[in-house]
This record gives sequence, structure tokens and C-alpha cells, in this order.
Amino acid sequence: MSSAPGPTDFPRPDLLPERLAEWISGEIVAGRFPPGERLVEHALSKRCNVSRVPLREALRIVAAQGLLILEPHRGAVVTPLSESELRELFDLRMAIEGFAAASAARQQPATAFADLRKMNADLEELIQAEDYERYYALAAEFHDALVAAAQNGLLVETYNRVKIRFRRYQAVLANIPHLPPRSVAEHTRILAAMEAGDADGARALIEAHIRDLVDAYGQSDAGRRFFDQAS
Amino acid sequence: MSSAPGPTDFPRPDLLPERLAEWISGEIVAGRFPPGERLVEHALSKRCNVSRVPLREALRIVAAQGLLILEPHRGAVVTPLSESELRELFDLRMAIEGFAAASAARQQPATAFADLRKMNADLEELIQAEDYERYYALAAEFHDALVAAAQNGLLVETYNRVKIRFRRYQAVLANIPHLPPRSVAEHTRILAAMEAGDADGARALIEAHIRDLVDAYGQSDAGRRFFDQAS
DNA sequence: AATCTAATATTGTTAGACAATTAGTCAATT
DNA sequence: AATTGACTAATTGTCTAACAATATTAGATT
Repeated sequence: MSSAPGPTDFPRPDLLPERLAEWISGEIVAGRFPPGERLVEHALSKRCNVSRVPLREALRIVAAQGLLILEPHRGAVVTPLSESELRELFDLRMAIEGFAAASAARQQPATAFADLRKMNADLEELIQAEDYERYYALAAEFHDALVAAAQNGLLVETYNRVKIRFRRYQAVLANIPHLPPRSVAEHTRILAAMEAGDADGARALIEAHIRDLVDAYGQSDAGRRFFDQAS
Repeated sequence: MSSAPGPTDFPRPDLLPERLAEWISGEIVAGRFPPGERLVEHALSKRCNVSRVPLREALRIVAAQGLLILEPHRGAVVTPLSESELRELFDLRMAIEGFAAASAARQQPATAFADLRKMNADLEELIQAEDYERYYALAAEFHDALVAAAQNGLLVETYNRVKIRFRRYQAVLANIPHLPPRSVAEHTRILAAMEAGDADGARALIEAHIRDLVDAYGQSDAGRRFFDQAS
């Protein structure tokens, strides 16, 4: 990922609510606060050695991310997982990444395509090395960079919101094997379309790419188990 | 708009932070808290007859909507308006509404198209009556219904976030005249494509439709004045 | 005019209190 | 056995008051 387009301000240290929110959100994504779990303010504030005020603000932050549901007088409950939400998240990925690919194809941003090609080459290598850990991390970065190529901060912000919620399903379903080789080839075709300025083609290809992911989740053992239990 | 697909829970009364957030957000959208204005906690809490605790939670809510920026130890500042944000908001509308149109074209939802046709007919009438007040209200509903036709709650949620931020620009730039007649014709073509199951066509048409809006904003007096001052 | 310092204002956090609401218990009734 | 009802306990929602940490302002000094 190439660095710093916009001028960046000096980072102020995060305050308690932000740090608490990050921790809570991490616990939820990792599944250590499982779906449906109730977060009791007094207990949590004691555990974190903070008072209830910043904790309550933290809960608001996490709730705004969609990871918590705040019910009046009943407190915070970890948002349940559902097949329908997963489907909707994939839909949003298609909408966002598809639009980003089309937009980038029209704009032809300076270095973005080269960066993406480099990443995709690295992905190829990681498959040869069978290092799936790093593969999935870099694959996520590839998609981030693709969205960033549209040069729209709001689109990136929206994508990040989707990602946070999406990661919970990745944690539950683990990563799907047997997909990576095809993905790299698909990435290559997507990049070619974008570089050729073929906006509609790039969008169609990436939508199909994500649809492949959906199918892979649906056909994996973990995916089927989850979907069955949920329905 | 046809009613109630999902079973709805008994609505619990909103608490202070929610009500405060709604009020603050309304003041910002209406421009009564202008861009850049600082919201001082003590003053606001006195004005609203509440303590700082629920007020701070309200500020978190509004900040999560993107209408406030919370800087550590400096407090809440009303997010500035900018041409770039407006452009990005239009982009997001294209991404969301475009995907929704394509998705609806594929899914062929039961009553949605009939509802949209009805609305568009009413829009036509409002133009004849030169009732632009109601025209713009109904036009917004038309776009809402189009997004809802994709039957994706997360997409609707995301669209609503965009709308809130977008409304501030509508309040500043007022509504653009001379556009409505063309819009109704465009709506008709979009609907025809969706009913024919032409996903790509519907998407292309609605993207062009929104691009027309962008141009109208850019060419309007208010729009140019705003854009010039901002740059 | 520019810089440093002190006073002031504002935000961040804590503690404790109490009211409002919900959740849990358990006997009484059907 | 299941439902109702009243009682109790637990939890959330809000307030007040205080103080620490940081930012802003004003004044003094160079």
C-alpha cells in the first residue's frame, strides 16, 4: 500500500472511550464476547478500571458500528450473527467494490494500478509458499487498496464499516481453502479491465469475484453448519 | 410505500441521549448550528436542562453520523461543508442507488415497481400543479423506495447515513429548479429497465440520472457560489 | 511584533447518589 | 402444572459535585 495522499494532522492520543471501544469491538469480532451476550456496565467498568461514564460512551461508539444493540433500560447486547446479515454484507461489498472498480477505471489514478499488480504478484507467491495466513491478510489489503483507488474517503469509510461487521463471520467460519488460486487469476482480469478503462467490465468482474466468495462460504463445511443452525 | 414486511417490536420510548442527538442533528442539518460552530457542553446542557452525561452521549451519536467532529480536549465542532464531500456523497448515491436498481431488476420484488410507478405519476401531477415543495419531498421518497426495493436493510441503513449528510447541502443550496420534468422521464426509463430485468441498464440509467443532479447543482447560482467560496 | 507566563475556560474522568425500569423469586390461585 | 401477582434485587438512566488534564486567552516581557 503506497502511503499518504492527504496531509495528515498530528495524532492526538486516544481518550478512554475510544480505547475502550476499540477493545470491546475487538473482543466482539474475535468472538470472545459472543453474539447475544449482555455487557453489564458495572462489571465491565470494574474489569477495565474505569468509571461508567466513559464506558457508556464507548458502548455508544461500538453500537454505532453495528456490533452492539442498546436497548433502553436493558443495556448492551452483542449483535447476533445471521445468514441474512452476511448476505447483506456481501451485497454491500459488491456495491462498494464494484463502484470503486468502475470509478477507478474511469479516473485512471496515478500509482494505484501498479500497487495492485504488485500485491497480486505477492499473493501468487504466498500461494506457492502455501502461507495462507499471510495470503488472507494481503488479500484483504488488496481489496482495501482497490476501494481506495476510487479516491473517495466516504466510500472508504463506508467500506470499513462493512469490513468490521464482516470480520465476525470470518472469525466464525474461518477462511475458505481452495479459493486462492482462482482469486489471483480473477484479480488479474479485474486489473486488466480497470487499466483498459473498461468501467462496466471491471465492475462485472469484481461482482462475480465476490459472488465466488459467497458460494465458497456457502459450500464450506463451516458455512453450511452455520447457515443450517441459523435458519 | 407498502407497509410492514418484518414483524415489528413494541417501540420503547427514546432516552435522553437519543432525543438530544435528534435535536442536535436537526439543528445542524437546518444550518442553525452552522459548519465550524463549536458546541460547548456546559452551555448546551444548561440550554437543554440536562446534565453533561447524556449530552456527551448524544454528541457521540451525532459524531457517528458524521455531522460532528470530536477532537480530544477541544470538544465538538460541526463538520464543515465542502465541495469534495458533496461530490463524494453523490458518488455514494450512485453506488448505492445503482446497485439497488440492478439488484431489484434481478429480484423482481412483488409490489415495489407498482409503488414506484404510482409515485412517479404523482410526481408528474405535482409538476403540473407547480407544487415544488411537495415534489421534492416525494422525489426523495421515490429514491428511498428504490433503495428499499433491493430488500437489503444494510443498504438502506447506509443510504440513510448518506442522506443525513446530504440534506445539509440541500438546505444550503436550496432546491434546483428546471430539473423536475426531465427527472420524471428519467424515472420512467429506469423503471422500465428494472421491470424488464435489465440490471445493467437500470444501473446505468440511474447513475446518469444522479449525474444530471450533480450538473444541476454545479450550474445553479447557489451551487456555483458555494463551490467558489469553498475552493 | 514575537515569545513566554499566568490565569481562565473547557473537556475528561471519577465518585456517589437516587429514580426508573427490568429481571428474578416465590407464594397464592386457578 | 401453569399463570398470576407481589416483592426483592439488579441494572440502567440521570444528576450533582468535584478534580485532573488540556486548551485557550490575556498580559507581561523581551
